Amino acid sequence: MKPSGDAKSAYIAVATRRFAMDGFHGTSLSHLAKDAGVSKQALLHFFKTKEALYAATLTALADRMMQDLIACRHADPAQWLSDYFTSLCHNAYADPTDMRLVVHALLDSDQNARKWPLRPYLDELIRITSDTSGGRAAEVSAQLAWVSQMIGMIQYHIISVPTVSGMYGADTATILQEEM
Amino acid sequence: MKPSGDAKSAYIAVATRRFAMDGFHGTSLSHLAKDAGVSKQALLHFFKTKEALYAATLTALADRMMQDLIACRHADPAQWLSDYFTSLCHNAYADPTDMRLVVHALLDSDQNARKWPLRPYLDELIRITSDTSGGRAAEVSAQLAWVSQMIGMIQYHIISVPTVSGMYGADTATILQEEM
DNA sequence: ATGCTAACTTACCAATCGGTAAGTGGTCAA
DNA sequence: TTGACCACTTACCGATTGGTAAGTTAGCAT
Repeated sequence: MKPSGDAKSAYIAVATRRFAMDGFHGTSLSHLAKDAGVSKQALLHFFKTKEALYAATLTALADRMMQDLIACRHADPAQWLSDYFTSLCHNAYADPTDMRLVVHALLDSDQNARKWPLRPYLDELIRITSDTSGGRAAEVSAQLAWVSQMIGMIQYHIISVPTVSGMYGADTATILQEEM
Repeated sequence: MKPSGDAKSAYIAVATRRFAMDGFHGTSLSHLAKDAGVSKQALLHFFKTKEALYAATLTALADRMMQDLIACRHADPAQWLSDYFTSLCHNAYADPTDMRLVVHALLDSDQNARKWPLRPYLDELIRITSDTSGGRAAEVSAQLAWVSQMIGMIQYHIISVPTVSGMYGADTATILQEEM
């Protein structure tokens, strides 16, 4: 039997890149199929609808981010956070795909019932953050605010790099990077 | 003669809302026409293509933001900036349309030649910022970085409100607002 | 050999896409 | 009155959309 999981995750990888670039509505099954070098029905064989493929893409993204987070595990929670955000910045600059995908997903999250797959990742980040504040029982919302702003800073910066580079020159954009 | 400018700007207003909600690819001329209560060819009469309508929408957005900025004019540049960002936050919460439109536009800005209409607005913000640093000749890129992060913080926060509300409850989201 | 299943393919579908062509009705200057 | 012009409509177009139906091909257990 052919290794089914391989093909499936290969399709998800292709979809991740496309969805991150063009968003859900800007991506068609035909394009995805062409990117993957198969017919679009090959995709529909594994994912019943385009929405399902998109959902799988977001789930894979969430897994990836959670893995990166626990890969930076450190006894000192403050160090853990510091290491993680440093690594996140670095990765985001090397490949903005995931950050773009998150922002696209945020914008697409209309009132629909699609649950947010990054919830566990966010929860874990909040838990670590709350550990840094020692014994103080700070409110969860304050930590959520902090975490959300850190991630937001990075993600917003990444998605604005092409525009800013086009306006002020590529060198300016790289300077923005250092200030992180 | 019927007031042509009125209809045109009414169409832009409709398009602004739709493009902000669903993005360029997620919005169709038919939907826009239905929202405006006319046939889609009424739109194509004023804007030759969907792209042109989108461009007009972004131009109108840029004008609006520039107007809001100069409306907060103050002798003290620091106070000016403070007033403006406070007002921007307030407006963004009352109506997230414009902030969503900006983020969508950022994501859509693939390598294409569509010039970024918010450039004068950004330049003006940078100019004011540089005035706050007294005689010091800080580099433009440093001010760009600061300005871009302030705007980014607000915009990212706005677009994540629906998701965060859905996850942690609407009350948590409003708490995030106060920390601004 | 046979049958089953997984991983595809070609062929096709109605619906919708952005956009063109050719009017229609009203307002205006002459 | 006429005729030009403007805002807008109906009718239509080929291309593409997401998705269905019906095979086809390969590997594997029996």
